Amino acid sequence: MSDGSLRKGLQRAELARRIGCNHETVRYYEKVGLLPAPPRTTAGYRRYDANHERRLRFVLRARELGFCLDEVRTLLRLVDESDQPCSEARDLAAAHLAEVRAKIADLKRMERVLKDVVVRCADGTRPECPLIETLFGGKAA
Amino acid sequence: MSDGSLRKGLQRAELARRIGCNHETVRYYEKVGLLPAPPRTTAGYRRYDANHERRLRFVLRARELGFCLDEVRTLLRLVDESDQPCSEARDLAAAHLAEVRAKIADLKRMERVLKDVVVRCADGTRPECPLIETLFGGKAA
DNA sequence: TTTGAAGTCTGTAGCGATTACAGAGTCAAG
DNA sequence: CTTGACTCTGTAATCGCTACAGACTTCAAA
Repeated sequence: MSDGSLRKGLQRAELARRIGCNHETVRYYEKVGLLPAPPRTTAGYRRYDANHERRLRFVLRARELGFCLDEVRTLLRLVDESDQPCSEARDLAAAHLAEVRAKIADLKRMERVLKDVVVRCADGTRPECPLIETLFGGKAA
Repeated sequence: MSDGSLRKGLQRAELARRIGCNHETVRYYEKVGLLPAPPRTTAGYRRYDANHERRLRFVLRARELGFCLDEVRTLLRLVDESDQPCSEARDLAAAHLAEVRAKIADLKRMERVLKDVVVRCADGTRPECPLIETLFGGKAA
């Protein structure tokens, strides 16, 4: 540590540990434009400040809610550039909510069928297999 | 069409159309060992029979239930090689069912939060944005 | 002082499950 | 004979990371 004004910055792994994500992910987010490029020490090491940390947390929380990186980019743009972000943000969230619900519906269909075949397979000692027959023959939906 | 014994076979796109999947997917499944390599005409064109069709349907139904390709491979192996497939098949289905339920739980968490923020965003004309504030600050879970 | 561990840097390749494309060959109808 | 629709192969793109390789830096202990 030798660069005066950057003395207090966080290193990449340090930042990642604090926030609980992979340190490669931090670099990746910078590469794809989700995090601003941080200043570097004379040796070329990145030094992060509280603002980077805040932004990274934002991205990770958005990911936890299932937003894709492009949607996260849009949200960050709204934060940075719009003084009335809520309208667009709300639309984005509503659209995403619809997708999430569609996925849930898909998975519930799968769950229903799977639960049914597992029950019908019972202890697995039957000569024919309900799962395999379902996949070959039947109404899988 | 000139090869005697293969006269009645289906071409790739034909097979794909009948079953309702992309014709590239058929080739891909062959490459990764989910479909047996079909015989070829003298010009090197693939000719599929009813058995290929049956197998492809099996794979696609399994995919609809969310099984990954490796699980599908296992199921096909059970079909081909085991005379008591049901026990293993049942275990596979049960494990997959658990995964599906875990995904549903994940998505429901997302849904809950998203529904909440969309409601709180109301008509999107508020000065501060509940979604953005949630992502920056709050308990996103 | 040396040396070793643990960090950092870059660029690149891998995952899974497709999908798409380029460039060449084949085939049947008009 | 040409046109259009098919086929073939191999390879690259997608998404969101994750994991290397090979070189450099930093820091603390021996």
